[in-house]
Amino acid sequence: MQSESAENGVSRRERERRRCRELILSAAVELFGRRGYQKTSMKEIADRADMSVGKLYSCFAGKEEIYRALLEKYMGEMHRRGDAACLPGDPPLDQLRCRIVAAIEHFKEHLDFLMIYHNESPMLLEGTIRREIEHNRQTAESLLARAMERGELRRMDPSILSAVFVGGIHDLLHLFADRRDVGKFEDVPEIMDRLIIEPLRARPALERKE
Amino acid sequence: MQSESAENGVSRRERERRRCRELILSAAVELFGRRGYQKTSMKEIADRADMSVGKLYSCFAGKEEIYRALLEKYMGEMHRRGDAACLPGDPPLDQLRCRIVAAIEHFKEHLDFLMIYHNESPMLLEGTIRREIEHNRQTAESLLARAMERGELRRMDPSILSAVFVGGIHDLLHLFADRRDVGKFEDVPEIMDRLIIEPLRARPALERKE
Amino acid sequence: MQSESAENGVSRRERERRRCRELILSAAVELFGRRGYQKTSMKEIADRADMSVGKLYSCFAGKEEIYRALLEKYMGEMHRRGDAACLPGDPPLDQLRCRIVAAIEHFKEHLDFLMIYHNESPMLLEGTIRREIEHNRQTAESLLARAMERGELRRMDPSILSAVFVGGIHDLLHLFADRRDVGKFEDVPEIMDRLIIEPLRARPALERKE
Amino acid sequence: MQSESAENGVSRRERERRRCRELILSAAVELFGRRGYQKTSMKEIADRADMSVGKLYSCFAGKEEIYRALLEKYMGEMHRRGDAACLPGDPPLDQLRCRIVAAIEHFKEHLDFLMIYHNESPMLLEGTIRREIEHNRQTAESLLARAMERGELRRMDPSILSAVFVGGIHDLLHLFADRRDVGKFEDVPEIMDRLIIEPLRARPALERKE
DNA sequence: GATGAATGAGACTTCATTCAT
DNA sequence: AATGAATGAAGTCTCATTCAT
Repeated sequence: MQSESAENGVSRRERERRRCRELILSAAVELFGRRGYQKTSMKEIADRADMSVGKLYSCFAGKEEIYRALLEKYMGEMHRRGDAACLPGDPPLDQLRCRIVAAIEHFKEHLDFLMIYHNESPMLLEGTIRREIEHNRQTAESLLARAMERGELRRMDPSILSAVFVGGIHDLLHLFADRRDVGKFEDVPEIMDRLIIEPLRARPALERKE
Repeated sequence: MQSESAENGVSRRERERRRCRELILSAAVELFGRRGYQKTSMKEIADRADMSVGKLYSCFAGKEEIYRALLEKYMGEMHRRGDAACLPGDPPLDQLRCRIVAAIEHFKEHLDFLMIYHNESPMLLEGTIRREIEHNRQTAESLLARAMERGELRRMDPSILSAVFVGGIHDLLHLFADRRDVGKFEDVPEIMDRLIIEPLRARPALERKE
Repeated sequence: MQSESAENGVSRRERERRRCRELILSAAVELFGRRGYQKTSMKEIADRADMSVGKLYSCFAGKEEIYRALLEKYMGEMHRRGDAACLPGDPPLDQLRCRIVAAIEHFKEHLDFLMIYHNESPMLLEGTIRREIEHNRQTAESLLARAMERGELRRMDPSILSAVFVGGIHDLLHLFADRRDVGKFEDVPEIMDRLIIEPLRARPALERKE
Repeated sequence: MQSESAENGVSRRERERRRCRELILSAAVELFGRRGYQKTSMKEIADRADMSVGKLYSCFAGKEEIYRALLEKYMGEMHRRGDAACLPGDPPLDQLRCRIVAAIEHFKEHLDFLMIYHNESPMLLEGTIRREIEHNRQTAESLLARAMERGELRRMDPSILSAVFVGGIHDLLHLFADRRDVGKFEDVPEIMDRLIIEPLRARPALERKE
């Protein structure tokens, strides 16, 4: 019956298992980020997570599964932060900015994940991470498209704009990370705004003139 | 005297060796690009290059050496194309555009290298490719900085501008590559011009008015 | 606390590991002795020791390490036997004889090691075994020198005498080993005594007469 | 017809082939002696002999064949020198001494061969060299046996005496070689005489007295 | 259920031998 | 006949995964 352990319908064993998965993923993100997926061994992950190799396999089907779960966790958290940071009713450009702020905070707290996010081999795991990155770009694309529809941004191919936008952010973060200047991460939304968004804003006053 | 084979002072053996190295690098760029460095075995490279494993080792000291030579070759060619495409006396923004055109042509002809360029693990070979990418960004940075000095571009931190610029290009190329729409590669210089450079151009007349 | 397994402060795991190393060394001494170090593969050692190749590497760092450990073990045991067989206070010639008896018993029990001892390539492992053999000769030399100092042996170059002495023993052992007549090993000390030592004994009484 | 080339029934081609074999064996004895048989590659032998790898195979069936021929050559030469140095009619102990002098001269001129002679793995090539060494011992044995028959030496097992005798010589030579004191090689016959032979000489006068 | 020792497939590399030139 | 580039079998070692304890 596992009586008293049922909290939210989750048994004690299940909670223990989840805690264990978290420990493993924390160890893995650090090692994968710093040394790469291939150069990290299961033994290293187990050591860093302070558990046995066998435990790893009782929590995950294998090394790839850890990688997959790691992406899901960190990407999911980034998305959730983004969702929480903006209201669906807000203007799309505000939403975009809020999402960027949220994503950057996330990267700031998980610098190792930034490395995985940007560098891991594209074909690994059939491109899981590439799909995630593409997903991020599409989120930006749809917000930018809505801004155009609402007349807040000049019209252009939103997929192109989003690619430049997202690519710009990534390389900026890497520039700052390389310089060990994580503090600058917070300037990124402002920079992107001035550099890309502002020049594209439709200006009612000017347009009226025309 | 190595008989009649001396062409450019290169013996037949040497030419054969170079041809062989090219075959290997062509096989390797394809496999490294699609499956990653670590997941590609020497046997696979040998099979793809239609030669024995031993031959690989008579042309290169080992797997890492192949990777290093591959980077040197493709990076070197890209740089050379960029150098050839612009004159030192040209205005910096023209030079920048010419270099981008050259780089994009290069990527268009070597799509597998685009994958290596953007995705290979950062820790591999002590970050050789990372230094190359950084080198490209710095080339852009110095051209942008000179444009600012000459009053052709509004002043801002050139390293930030170059990061956004270069990152934007990369993600655009990836977007088009993902869509199997390599034809669009040629639009990239124009897109970057309109989206980033044009809005930043200093307009003396307008600025005086303000 | 490692529970009840702590015997002599050695955990069960450690004991198991040592047992495993012994198994490997037993397999290795046999194969190295019969087929030589170079012609013996790790797979062969693993098969003979009835374990996997991986196990070999969990007990020893590599093939050379097995060889080194093998020498240490068998040489060490031979030295220990020699030390145990004689008292430092005994006359040097008695000590020498006791040491020879001990060494011969050791070789008799480990015929494969006799082969390694006498034949392995001199350049292997920077001549480890050569130094050991030289060490044995020097032990004999110092005992013979002391016997001379005490007037028990006629004076001559002790290093030359020890070389002939030790070389004679080796080839005798090989002769008997070739003839599959290991029983004769036990005659060796007596033979060496009569053939080399006895004629060299200083006889004060007789010499005075002359 | 290979007309004029027939000298002793040997064609020019055949003479060239022999010259080539000599070059190879000279290179091989040096390399095998210094680095060991296994660690010496065919390429190294070819380079040292200043010829192509293919040539090696046109003169010898393979690496083992070179080793075999090398032993045959150097052992054969040693035997021939020994034969030439003594007359069958001479007293056996004189013959023995002459043979030792000859063998030592041979080793002195071919120090690399001394290494091969003493150290190469016993099981290599099914013990070719071991049989040669055994052959040397047997030559000594038969001479010592004849000396006993002629009453020139006290009776004892001649195989045992020859083993000690030959083993003593070997280790003496190694001692001097290790000390880079090749000049001492010439003392060896005298040393062996005084140390082993002289004490064993039957003394008719003294024996009559008893 | 947890452990971590054991497994063994597979990676990189070497080199004796072959064979096209 | 000579060359030396090419071959590929075989060696050492690693590590993801399994399984007896």
